[in-house]
Amino acid sequence: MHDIKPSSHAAKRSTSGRGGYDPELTRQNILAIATKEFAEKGYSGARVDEIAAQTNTSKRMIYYYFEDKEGLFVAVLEDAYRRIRQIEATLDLGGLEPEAAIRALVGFTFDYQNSNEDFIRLVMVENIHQGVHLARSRAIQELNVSVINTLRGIYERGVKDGIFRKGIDEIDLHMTISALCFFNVSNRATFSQIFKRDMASADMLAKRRETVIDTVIRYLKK
Amino acid sequence: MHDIKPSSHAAKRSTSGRGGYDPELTRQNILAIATKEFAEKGYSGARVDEIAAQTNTSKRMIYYYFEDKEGLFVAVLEDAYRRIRQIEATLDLGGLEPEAAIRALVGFTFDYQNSNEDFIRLVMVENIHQGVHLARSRAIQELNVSVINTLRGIYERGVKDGIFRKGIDEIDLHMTISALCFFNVSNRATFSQIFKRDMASADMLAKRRETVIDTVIRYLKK
Amino acid sequence: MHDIKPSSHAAKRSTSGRGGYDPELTRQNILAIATKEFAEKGYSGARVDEIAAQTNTSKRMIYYYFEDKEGLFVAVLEDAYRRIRQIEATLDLGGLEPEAAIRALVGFTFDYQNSNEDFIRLVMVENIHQGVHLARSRAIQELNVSVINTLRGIYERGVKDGIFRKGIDEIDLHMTISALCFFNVSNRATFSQIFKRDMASADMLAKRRETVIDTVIRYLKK
Amino acid sequence: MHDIKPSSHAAKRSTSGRGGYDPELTRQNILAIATKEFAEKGYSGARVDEIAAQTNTSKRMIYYYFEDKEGLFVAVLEDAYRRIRQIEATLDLGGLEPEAAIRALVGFTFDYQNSNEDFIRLVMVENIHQGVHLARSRAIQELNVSVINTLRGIYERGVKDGIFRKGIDEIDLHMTISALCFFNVSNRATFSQIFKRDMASADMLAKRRETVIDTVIRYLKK
DNA sequence: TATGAATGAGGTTTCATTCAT
DNA sequence: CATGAATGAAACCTCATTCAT
Repeated sequence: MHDIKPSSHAAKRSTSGRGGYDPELTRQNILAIATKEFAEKGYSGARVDEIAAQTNTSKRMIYYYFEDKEGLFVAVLEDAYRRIRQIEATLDLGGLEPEAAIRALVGFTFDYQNSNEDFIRLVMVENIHQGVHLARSRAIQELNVSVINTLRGIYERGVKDGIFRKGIDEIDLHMTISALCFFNVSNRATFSQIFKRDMASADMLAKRRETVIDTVIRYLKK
Repeated sequence: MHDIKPSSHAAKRSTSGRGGYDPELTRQNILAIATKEFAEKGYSGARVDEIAAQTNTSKRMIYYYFEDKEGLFVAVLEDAYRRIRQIEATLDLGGLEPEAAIRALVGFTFDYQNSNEDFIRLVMVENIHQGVHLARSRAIQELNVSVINTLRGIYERGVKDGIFRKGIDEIDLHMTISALCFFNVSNRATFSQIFKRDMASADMLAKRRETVIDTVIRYLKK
Repeated sequence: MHDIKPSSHAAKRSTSGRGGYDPELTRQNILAIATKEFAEKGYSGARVDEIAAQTNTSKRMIYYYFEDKEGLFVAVLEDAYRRIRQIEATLDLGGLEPEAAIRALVGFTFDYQNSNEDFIRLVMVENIHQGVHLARSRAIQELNVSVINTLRGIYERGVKDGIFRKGIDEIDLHMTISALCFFNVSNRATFSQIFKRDMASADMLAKRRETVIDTVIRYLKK
Repeated sequence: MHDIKPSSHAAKRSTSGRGGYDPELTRQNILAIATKEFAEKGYSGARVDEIAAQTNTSKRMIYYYFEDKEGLFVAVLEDAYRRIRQIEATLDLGGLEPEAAIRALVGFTFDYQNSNEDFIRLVMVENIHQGVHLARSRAIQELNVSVINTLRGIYERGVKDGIFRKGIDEIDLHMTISALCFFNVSNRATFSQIFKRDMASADMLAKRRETVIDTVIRYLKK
């Protein structure tokens, strides 16, 4: 699971022994820094100069590899989506009972999103920009959203077992799960302030995690 | 309910006798345009020049009334929060049975958020900026979040009536409602693209509205 | 005739007595410098920074008045064409015999082009760019090319008087005149080098002027 | 006559035995592409990167063969001048009567310039740059301008035959011919737009060709 | 109160050129 | 000979903000 941190590759050296060029390394290094900056400051707020300054390379290389700021942002988005899709694809909940499987799946989603704030924030940023970069990215359009299949498999087993209600749409269900997990990270700043409650504390997180799982289960069960 | 559109007052002249300028009108006009711009392009993406150009007045006035871009954004946020708090405060669900009251409350929340995309987007923008402007605004800090009291009233009646479970925290409940309603608007762009499903269509909205209400009710009931 | 030098306005102060703002003055000042730079170095070779540096104002103002480098170039072109068209329009050759009138017109054209190298060079630059800026300029498209009417008037008188041949097209004639006058300035650098003859010397200019006039007259006469 | 197109050799392999690289071929390939780019966009407007991209080889080779951008441009100019001088040298008009010879020579010049727009444009570009590259090129300085001798020969025959006037300078005559032919290509873009007449149409070209020849003949004849 | 003009700092991007392999 | 990666300087342009009237 060490693959999911954006900076994971940047630290390693490639196979070429010496300290010379390594395009992939350079690319990854830029991407890692850019991910952080775009997530922190939004698309317009992020500065190519600042990204470059934190990089092992120069501003010029950003344009060499990514064409322009927008190209860089698209690459960052692609990278972030690719990572989560990869992880989702490796989730194996086949051995669990339907209810336990849903609990595991929702719990995992909650945890992943909670510990990958950058990803959540990039998605927010992209939504602020009406999804134009996503639309432009062929790579993202082609990513298979395997979690829907996983969800369908579990749900159907649950229905057959007689513990889940019939007639629920998987995408709708996925949306409920996403909404509950996403909001906890995305709206942390405003919600915490307005309700004077630190939503990022371990205590609150644990409680909220239970509520989310519970909410989904109650929605599914007869 | 036409009061909630930010631009509602901007076109009319105020009651001030002289044919001259009306400061409050000017302020409202600027706010209305700025709301649209910040909601559409984010804080950094919005341009003071563009806001001024769409205004009935000049750029100088923006600085005169709001000090700087940040001051303008804070005012926009305050205005947006004030509007929703005002509306929430007028909600009178006392005459309804607890379940019906929750259904009405959730339905209202869903509808309000759905038809006030600008508000949702401003909240997203503020979260991208870690809530710093909210923190700076005394006005927002002092706004009473009456919906929590409303919610508590209904919930307690429901518990007393024996139809709702005990032990549920109102803020946690409010968060569930918010999350489910908010996501539908905030993540529309990316979700629609990834799942090839137009989340803004009347059909989808009606279905989703039902799911959201249903989810909350099932979470509450014994 | 002091109006034709691009810098002629820049030196004077406008009517507003004090040293304050004068947009038209600023515009003219920028245009004058830009004319010189574009004429000297071509479109791509000219530097906005260098133009700004020679100006009484700043680079920012160039963008304020002319939008971008291209807008500045279009304005420069428009200005240059407007000047020559204005002068052509004031030419009054009605009192002269047809042959004398043609001699005066060609002589004037030769002299004007020779002493307005900037204009010639701007036209060269625009031709290198396939005339795209000209095409974009509504102002230039609408300039009336009065010289054609002047030419027609003289030519028709000459035909009636029996000294000019019939069947000559005025635009074709104008083209001959232009070509002969233009080349002398436009190709001075390469021609002088290749033929080891200084085409800008007073002696050469006088001789060439005679040749050009003579060539046109011989072409026209029976 | 297919030799005059700059790209004619570029596609073929040279005679050098091995299957490997052919320096002369590479050079020619680069020159052909560079000619097109410089002619199309001017010196500053042309991009070394774009030239390299269209080449069969890489950017490094441009620097290897031509030192820098300026060296490349000088080589392009030299190549273009060498081609036209070569062709002029092969013109054999000895068998023709003086007037016919002049007609042939002017017609040829008109046609050559018309179908070698790249050459015309390179000369324009060089003139915009005040001929500095030409001055730097020893090769061009040493090229013999045989057309002057050709012209002198014909002219003197014409004078002896009593059909041409005395006292005409060959270089001046050459300049008239050049001006009339050159302008038709060099100023096509602006002239066509201003006079709403397509100077590149077959019809216009034919008429203009006649005018040019006629103009020169009338200038020469008694 | 209102406005068009002005500004400096800094933003994104491009360019000719060179390096490492 | 050949190439993809790298670079620093400088190009064009934009932004929030202030000034002069």
